[in-house]
Amino acid sequence: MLQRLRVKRRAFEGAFMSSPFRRRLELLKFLHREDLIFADRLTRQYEDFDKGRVLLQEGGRLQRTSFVLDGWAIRYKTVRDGGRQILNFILPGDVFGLYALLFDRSEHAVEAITPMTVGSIPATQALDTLTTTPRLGLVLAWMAGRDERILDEQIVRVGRRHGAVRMAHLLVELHVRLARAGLEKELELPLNQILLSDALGISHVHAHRLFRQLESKALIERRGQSVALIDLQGLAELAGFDVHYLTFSLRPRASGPLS
Amino acid sequence: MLQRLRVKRRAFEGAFMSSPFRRRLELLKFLHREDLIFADRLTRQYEDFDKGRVLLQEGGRLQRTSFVLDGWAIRYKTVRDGGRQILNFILPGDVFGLYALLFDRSEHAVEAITPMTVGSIPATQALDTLTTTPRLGLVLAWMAGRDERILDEQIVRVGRRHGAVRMAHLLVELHVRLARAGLEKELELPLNQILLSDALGISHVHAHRLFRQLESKALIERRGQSVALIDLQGLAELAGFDVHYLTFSLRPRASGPLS
DNA sequence: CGTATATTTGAAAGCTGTCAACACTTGTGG
DNA sequence: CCACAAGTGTTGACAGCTTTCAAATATACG
Repeated sequence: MLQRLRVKRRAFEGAFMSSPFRRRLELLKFLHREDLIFADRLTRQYEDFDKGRVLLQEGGRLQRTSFVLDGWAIRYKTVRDGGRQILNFILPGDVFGLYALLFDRSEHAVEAITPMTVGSIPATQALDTLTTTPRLGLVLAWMAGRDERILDEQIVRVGRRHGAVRMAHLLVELHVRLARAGLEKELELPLNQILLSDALGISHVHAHRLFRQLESKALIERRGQSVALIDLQGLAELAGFDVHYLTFSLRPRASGPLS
Repeated sequence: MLQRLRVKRRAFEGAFMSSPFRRRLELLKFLHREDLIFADRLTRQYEDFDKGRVLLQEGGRLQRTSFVLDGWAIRYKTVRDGGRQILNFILPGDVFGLYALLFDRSEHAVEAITPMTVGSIPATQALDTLTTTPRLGLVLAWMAGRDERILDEQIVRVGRRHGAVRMAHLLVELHVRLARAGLEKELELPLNQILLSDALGISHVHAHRLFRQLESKALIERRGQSVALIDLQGLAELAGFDVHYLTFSLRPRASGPLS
């Protein structure tokens, strides 16, 4: 799998315009040409990270805002007894460290769970960006709002959904988010059972049992260290998935005063 | 209790300067005099709501940004089988509907759980506010970031904390948040067992049992439809509460470019 | 004062966690 | 290329936390 990611990465270098981040920006439509050029400049200088690399530590200084060009990361907090709770997954096209603008230190950690390519800018420069290219600032704000909706749904998932439904719901969400970044063909998610258990708030033994349930219904399949989504429709039905919270819904008038 | 709230409310009218919202703003320190005057103007026109009133419906139009002068509300989502998951509590001094600037519709509902007094402005006007009084805009962004941290902690609470610890952790958080709004003397929280169960992702029967556990350790006490915090220190220890995620930590340099 | 809502209890069922041991895979170094 | 170590996956048994069900009591609200 590592090899496959490398190939993808090279593709971006050749045709940068189609990176997941750029793709996400374009989907929002109301950005002007100069905004996109500016955004490209921000992400032109990127850095590679190995799988397992901790990009940000709990309590660590928060100095940069980052844009994921390729690869997955997790945002998590650890608890007293040693376990950890994954708060959210960071996917290609996502931004993290947005609040570096405002907060001095991070309350959560970020760790790469695949090889990653990420671009970043210093927090101070990000602040300038917001004032000089307000449309782009609006996009960042939109992404922050979207993140909050995803967190809301994670609370519902962990608080009110049980068993296989809880797992299925997460898998569908991740697929929809990938699709939004132009990766709709990506049906193999780099998730092992430990990651799933940390994200769903269950033990790894139980994660294995739920995993088996979905597998026995021919909804998913295990492939090495990742999960293949076999029957998306079936997963979505089982999970009672309502895509609405992930749907593009930028307020029509919002672009008015700024464009 | 309703009566007590009425009295408090009158006090605000007489000495508006000390409303929880104003208090919160002052704590952030770097606002200038004109910012505070502007903020007061925003909240000068307020509206009262009865307990149980739904201020915002799931899927409803999102048109205003609101400032809570007094009273409590819950932000929640309902799930297929009829239950609901409380995502967060909205306390005196809090803002909600911030993303009305960006999103057309709400994915969550907001309901008053005590009589409330809230001021609000149209989303379009809020956008103007951000551009004309950038320091105030920064404060709103800071509040959004703080909300996200609270959501993160709610995920950890529901996902990785169990039994009485889970309940104690929420109670301590709410008290700390009230204290930040200048209500440190408020040791009686308007929470019944159903609200607690909806917030903690457990059944109301089990909420009752946990409740009893805390009560038997002389940590809390039941008073009518509310919970009295008897031993804050004990609750915090039991919960392993780390106040850090709620602590004021505005980046020192952030005010630079804008002041 | 009567109805609706909330609290309280006990019992039974079931989901989920823990423990412990073993198999398998992956990564590392010789 | 092999050997070893570390991490991950797999299983079964068992305990225990939580839910569900049902019914009685208490409290709140109009």
